[in-house]
Amino acid sequence: MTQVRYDPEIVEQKWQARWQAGNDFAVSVDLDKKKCYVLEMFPYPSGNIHMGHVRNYSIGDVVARCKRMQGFNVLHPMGWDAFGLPAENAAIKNHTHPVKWTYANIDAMRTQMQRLGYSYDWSREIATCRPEYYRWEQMFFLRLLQNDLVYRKKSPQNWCPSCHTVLANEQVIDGFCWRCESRVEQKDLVQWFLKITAYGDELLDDLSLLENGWPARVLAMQRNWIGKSIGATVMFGLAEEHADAGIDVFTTRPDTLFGVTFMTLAPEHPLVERLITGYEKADEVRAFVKRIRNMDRINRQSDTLEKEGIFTGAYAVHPFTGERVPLWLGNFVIADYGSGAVMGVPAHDQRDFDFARKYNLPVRVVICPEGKSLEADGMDEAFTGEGIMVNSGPFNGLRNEEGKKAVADALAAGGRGSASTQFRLKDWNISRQRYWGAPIPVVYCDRCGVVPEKEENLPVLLPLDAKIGDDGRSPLTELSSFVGCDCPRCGGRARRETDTMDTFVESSWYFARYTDARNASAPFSQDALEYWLPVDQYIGGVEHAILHLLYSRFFTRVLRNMGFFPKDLSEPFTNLLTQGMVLKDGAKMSKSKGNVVDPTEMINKYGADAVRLFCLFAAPPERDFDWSDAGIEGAFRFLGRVWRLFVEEKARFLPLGACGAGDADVQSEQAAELRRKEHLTVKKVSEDMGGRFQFNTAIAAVMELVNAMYLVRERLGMDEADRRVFSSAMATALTLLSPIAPHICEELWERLGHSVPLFNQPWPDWDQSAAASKMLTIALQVNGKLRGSLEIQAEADKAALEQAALADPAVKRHTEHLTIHRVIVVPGKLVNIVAG
RNA sequence: GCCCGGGUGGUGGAACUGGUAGACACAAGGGACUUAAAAUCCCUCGGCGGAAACGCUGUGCGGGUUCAAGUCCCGCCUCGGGCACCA
Repeated sequence: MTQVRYDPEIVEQKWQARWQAGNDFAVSVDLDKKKCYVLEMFPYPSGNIHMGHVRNYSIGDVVARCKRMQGFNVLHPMGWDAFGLPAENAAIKNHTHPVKWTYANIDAMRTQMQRLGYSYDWSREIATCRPEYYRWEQMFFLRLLQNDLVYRKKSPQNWCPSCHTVLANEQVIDGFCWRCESRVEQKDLVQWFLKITAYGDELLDDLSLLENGWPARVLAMQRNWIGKSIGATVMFGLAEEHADAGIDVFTTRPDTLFGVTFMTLAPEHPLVERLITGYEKADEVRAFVKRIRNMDRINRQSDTLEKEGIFTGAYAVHPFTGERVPLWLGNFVIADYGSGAVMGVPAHDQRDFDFARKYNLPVRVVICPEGKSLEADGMDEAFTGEGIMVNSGPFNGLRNEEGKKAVADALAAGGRGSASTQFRLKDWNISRQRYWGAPIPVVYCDRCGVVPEKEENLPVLLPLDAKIGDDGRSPLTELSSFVGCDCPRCGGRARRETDTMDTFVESSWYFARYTDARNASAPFSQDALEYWLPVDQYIGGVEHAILHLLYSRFFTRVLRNMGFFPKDLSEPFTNLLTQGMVLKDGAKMSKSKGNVVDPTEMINKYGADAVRLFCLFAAPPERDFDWSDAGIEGAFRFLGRVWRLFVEEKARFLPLGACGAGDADVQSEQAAELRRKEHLTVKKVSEDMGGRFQFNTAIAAVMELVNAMYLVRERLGMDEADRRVFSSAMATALTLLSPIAPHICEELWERLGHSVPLFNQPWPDWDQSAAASKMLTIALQVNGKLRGSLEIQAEADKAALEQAALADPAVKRHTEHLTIHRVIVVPGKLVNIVAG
């Protein structure tokens, strides 16, 4: 205990051991206390924490510690998103088993995390690869099936040839796999889908509930991704020999329906073969279809791709005019958006205009700008603005915006369509052709077909005796002890589904499991959910802005509607903070670039407190920041400064010294100034940490307080009143800094004679009058330019300020030859003299 | 093309609802202590001019509103991110 120099290793080990032994951050439901659920996105157990983790969890820990001191019952858990591909890849590479690799990594990472002193309730730790966890997920799957929210469908899917599995749309980035960056191919497969589109409207509309709690850009990204378009579906009949069939078309411009001069179908459209049968150029059309279908997604969707089309020889019938409309195929029409067919209105859509010019199709104007006429022949681009409807039969003369509704209504009345909405969002493919995941609990029976497993038979265990081959293919398909099973319906022999679930299913509900993590008879108890949910503050990287956050919002609604979640719960995460990346030399840290900064190395050198401090001080949390070795040195130096001040000034400290204990009537000006600084600092840090999450400025404020203490300590007396002020400032500095650098603060707190730990101390209050200064510095301006300043009593009124300002020599000098027109006095701030 | 963010010293970044631009740090330079180094402490630090007092100028660019603009309005430039032949 006579340690004089600041040695973080000794201090940090001591306090970490105490927190662990005392289980100090374990919480339980306490209806008398207000709760606060602080959550950081759980990590994939790769085996090593990186600076991004450190930043993420340090932010969360400051919030959790702060809320705890503010009297909240704080749930702050940690766990492992433990299923997924890297475990399989590592297993292949190192000739081990994913289960061994994963659990070893979890142990290693937990140890690393504990060295950072995070205040987690480790008794709630979860790992999604444990049967105790995924059995509930399998149960949810069965319930979703009962509720018609899961279905099986064969369709072209995104296939990653290197991961040997399909990917959800959200996992394809610019045509490449989100994990391994291989080029994604299309492959026809039968897969399981969750009907997220059934919640499209709700997921979109409820974003308004998050407007105050989520970053605008995340909301915008979700809005974009859901991609709602409002318009109408028009049912076109077909002409002549195809009259028994019809083609639906979605359009956002029903007001231009009379301007349709052709129609374009996707080459994949199911009617194509029927339409061209008997057409003399059918073979040319088939060749076109084949050529387009063979193009990969990237070329097909590139914006430089030339628009191409071919006539099918068939015609549709216009629902109002009865005119024949030629049916074309187009390489730009997307098969799985809308109905895979587009009506061509060249006069009012630029792409259709280009297409019509290229293939010599007629252009018909049906909207005119108000007060003008428009001739198809003279146009060199489409007119897409607002105007008055013409050449549109009964709708002539309507404003086109009114026409949208009028046409949709008329379509509906005639049974030829209706107003409708389209989403860009597609249903979520959750099947993965991989081993290391939660088995999908269904079986295939020759007699009964697709049969869900019985709930009492859950979990369907992922067999741990599977041998992982070198080719990366799932060993489950070859494992007869897994595949072979009894049909839950007829009892006969059946085959088990060998696909596993997308790991994003696990992370869609993990936040709820933490509320009751050891429950063996249910996924969670209602009491725990009612008390803890929703998550009050969620913190994680912006890379999950769409994937994980959208899926979790979807799951929350589904689980609520199925009766698992509280009835009034819609949004799982009330507030979201998306932290920026930690860069090195301006680039993302990566092994291949060799610019990785290892947190463990930094902790060894400077201690966890300095690492945490620097991560929070370097930039506001949502911004990217560049790791700087000089910066961490600076953080470490500051902690050393704090240490020295407290060790050296211990004698000045009064045993009863507490935050805000300084007397209001202290005699010395230095003491009064320090007391003011103390209260101002509490105000600033409380606002910055509690509301705005500007930890960088909160830290700056504490630094200022510490600097002020260094400045006055020589000049301060040892009389009781002065000592009380200094003691109070010491207590306040430690308290305010403790969420950020908890170890050193606890240690100094104890050395000052406290027996109660600091982490449970109440957050200090500030006193408005104590923070106020007796003298103020008032800026003096002439015509808005700063010309001097004025020291004056705080209570001086406007007249006094004006008088003092006009008497100021600098002001006099600048107004010498001018006439004073006006004097603007902003009490407490400035006086501006308008002269000319 | 549409939708979100940004642009402030050598660097990271401050500046709450318009009110003294550059807090707090880092780096740099100078000094003190030391046999020396480390550590620590003190001073300087947007640009131009000046010995100084002080003056001019300055928050991507151009306008505007205002007594007063980094902050508000209009028009641009530029960087980052999301969506995109979406019908």
